[in-house]
Amino acid sequence: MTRQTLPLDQQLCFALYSANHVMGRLYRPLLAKLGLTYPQYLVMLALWEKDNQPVGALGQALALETNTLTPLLKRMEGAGFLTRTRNPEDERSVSICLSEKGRALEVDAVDVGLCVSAAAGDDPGAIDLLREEIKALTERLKSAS
Amino acid sequence: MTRQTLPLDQQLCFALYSANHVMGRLYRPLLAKLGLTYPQYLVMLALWEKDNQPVGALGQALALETNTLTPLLKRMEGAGFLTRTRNPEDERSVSICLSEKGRALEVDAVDVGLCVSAAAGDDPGAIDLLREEIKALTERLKSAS
DNA sequence: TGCGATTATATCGTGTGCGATATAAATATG
DNA sequence: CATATTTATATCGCACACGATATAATCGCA
Repeated sequence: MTRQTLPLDQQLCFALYSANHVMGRLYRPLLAKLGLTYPQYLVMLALWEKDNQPVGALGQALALETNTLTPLLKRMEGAGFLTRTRNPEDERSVSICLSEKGRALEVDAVDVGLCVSAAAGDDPGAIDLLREEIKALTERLKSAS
Repeated sequence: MTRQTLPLDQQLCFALYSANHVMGRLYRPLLAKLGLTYPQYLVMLALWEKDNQPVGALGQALALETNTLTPLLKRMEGAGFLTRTRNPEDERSVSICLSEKGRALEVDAVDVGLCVSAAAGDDPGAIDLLREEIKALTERLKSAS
């Protein structure tokens, strides 16, 4: 019987934790030039992919609760990247739409993506494969919790 | 020229972000029984691996700054898991040592690790491989930033 | 020896994240 | 058609995480 925990460098959870941190640190200075934080950038990616989504749909796409999204979206509205408007057909729902400034930002964001891809590795096929393996892991973990 | 960003499901950064989130959600209820948060659990793993480390060494092991660690360690000291003592030979340095309660907790933490391993997949070899690929990615990202 | 530079931690302000709870609008049900 | 339930957001409190700055101890060098 092992009654000892594994060291950090053998922990899958710590590998993910560290990778996510380093990714954040790589993105931070690049996104700062655009006036975005990393979670805000994820929101923008979701909106560039599909504009005009209610808060709940964004939360589903990003796996975030409204208690995180509401203040985040308010800050982004304040910065002029998007608008928050009550849906006239259902006053409970708030529609999130890109502003002109928010739409225009996508051009600059492409360069950020390229920069990170270059840092991730010189073999795009390997990166694609790794990403899909990580997504498969995520699904296994999700179904277990 | 593509002047469009990739959708979320093709973003490596979002795959890591999501995997890390789901991992955190899987750990949360398990660690709550031990009275630990996820970052606190990482500190405990580091201390079970090597007790009596200065704050800076823990920060290096976990890739965290003192501005994160100091309050976190104070909370853990308050909860009785560890002690913070100034090093008599260098009064600038604070030594972090496991308490008896902290040391004893490792036995219970083993079960948490087993539970998460089971959720991650039924092929330990594949998980080991994935972990090493993620660590290699982390190194590439780190050297780029 | 004295004092500027370096080192180890701590503090402050802002921005996520999340559990718990609140609020208001829409829907279901008797 | 009135009210209980459900649904969509919002608010609150606490715990990370980090950039910037502060503080105190130690070191280095004239």
